[in-house]
Amino acid sequence: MTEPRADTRERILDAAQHLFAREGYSAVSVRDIATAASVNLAAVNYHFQSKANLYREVLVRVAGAKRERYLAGLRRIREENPGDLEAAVSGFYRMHFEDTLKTEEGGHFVRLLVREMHHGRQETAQLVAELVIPFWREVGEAFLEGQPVIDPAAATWIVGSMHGQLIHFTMRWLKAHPPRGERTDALGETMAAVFPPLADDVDDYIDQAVAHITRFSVAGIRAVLAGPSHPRPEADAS
Amino acid sequence: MTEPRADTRERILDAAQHLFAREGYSAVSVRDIATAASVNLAAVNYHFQSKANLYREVLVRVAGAKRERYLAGLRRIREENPGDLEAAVSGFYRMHFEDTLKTEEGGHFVRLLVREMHHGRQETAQLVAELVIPFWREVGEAFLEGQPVIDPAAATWIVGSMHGQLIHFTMRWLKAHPPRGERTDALGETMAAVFPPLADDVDDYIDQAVAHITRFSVAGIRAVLAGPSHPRPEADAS
DNA sequence: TGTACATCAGTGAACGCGCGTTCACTGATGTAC
DNA sequence: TGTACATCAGTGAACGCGCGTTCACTGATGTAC
Repeated sequence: MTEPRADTRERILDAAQHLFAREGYSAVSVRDIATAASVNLAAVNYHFQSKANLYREVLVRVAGAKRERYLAGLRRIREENPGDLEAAVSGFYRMHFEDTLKTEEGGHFVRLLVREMHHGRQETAQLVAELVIPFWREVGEAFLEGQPVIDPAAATWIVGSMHGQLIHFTMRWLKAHPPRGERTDALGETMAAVFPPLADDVDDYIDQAVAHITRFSVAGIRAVLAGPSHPRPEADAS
Repeated sequence: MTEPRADTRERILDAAQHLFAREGYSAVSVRDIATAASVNLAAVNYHFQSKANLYREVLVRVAGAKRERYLAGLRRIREENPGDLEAAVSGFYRMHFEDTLKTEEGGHFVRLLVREMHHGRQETAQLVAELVIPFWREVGEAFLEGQPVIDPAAATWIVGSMHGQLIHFTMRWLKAHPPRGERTDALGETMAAVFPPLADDVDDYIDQAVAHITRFSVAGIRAVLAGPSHPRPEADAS
């Protein structure tokens, strides 16, 4: 009424990003988005043509900025501590947690991405793959720089162990501390009930998580690199 | 037409389990379920009163059998190899992978559970929490039996690292090898594109995954247990 | 053994509602001459 | 400077469709007397 024009398109993107990350594509209606953005229903399709296209634009917007920033951060970590495995692991995790747990947009980003990775529809798969693959390739290279690589497949397995822990400890905090305006009682949610976050202050949590993951993973990486090249386990008598 | 009676209720549960695991609660309609089960639309609400209640019954059915079997398996592993960390880790992961990756029902189970953990609605949170909490408590106890525990919080962090890896390597296989009748081209999906499964045969994949996770995690667990009690990292000069 | 009634597992059609999308329209701003 | 037209951002109301759910009904089986 009073506002004449301007940021309608951005407000729709913000609201859509928030709702899609929280509830998933199917559970959110265009009317929900329009209401949350304080925008006329028809304005959503005026700016974005369709709900599916709005979702695509949310993914692109939320991912684009992160992608460059993360890759630059990774390169900086590698340059400052070449060949230092501890520094690479702790620097990488700290960068991710600071970016993801301390801003609302970061939380939306990672929740959208986890949704897409685990339950994504084929239409957006390529989009996400293009975003994520170079990132994890760079992570693998950072971790193995200067290490005695025995089995080339070992890098892929190691990146898997790192990714699994990253998602777990990220979701663990986010499920217990959802972004503003979460409509349900946060304490009742499953992830938070099963795996409480272990710290109340976000900086404490990040410090402890980085310390734990670094100690656990550096030992794990060294053990995998030192071991035999992934033989069959349980070869009868060993 | 020809079939007179009998397994209608079971067929609805089977179809619902399959579809909910694959697409999520909101994306599946009661009509989808009735069609997949070759059952009259109204029969779904006749047997289950509502879609929400059907979903609840799917969770209970799929979870009930697993729960007892997993806990019994864990106890067996502990009894056969008391205090043997390698045996506990590899036995636990092998049991999970055999159960999850080699049967269709197992795949549905874990996909439903991951959905609920990461994006679940509050209504089902307590249900899932009651199922999962005793399981992970038992896992933690199995891993730390006979180990020199320094920090009681370390057990929780270690279980987090184990859980993160478990989910990653489970989803990694399932996204590339979805259960029967998946309607999309499996190779196009995001998780499979970003993290290919590293083996084509399920037994090879399980062997390699168990070998990797065991080597990585046993070293990680020992490092965490041996280290100081989770201090702040980066204490300036170290 | 025969009839009457009750219960059960579905069935076919319809209910109203909320969905994504469309359409004719408005009022403000920009451009041409 | 003034008028005519074009473009743009948004609006309000409606579209048809698919949704979860309901309802009156059917035909088979079980139980009472």
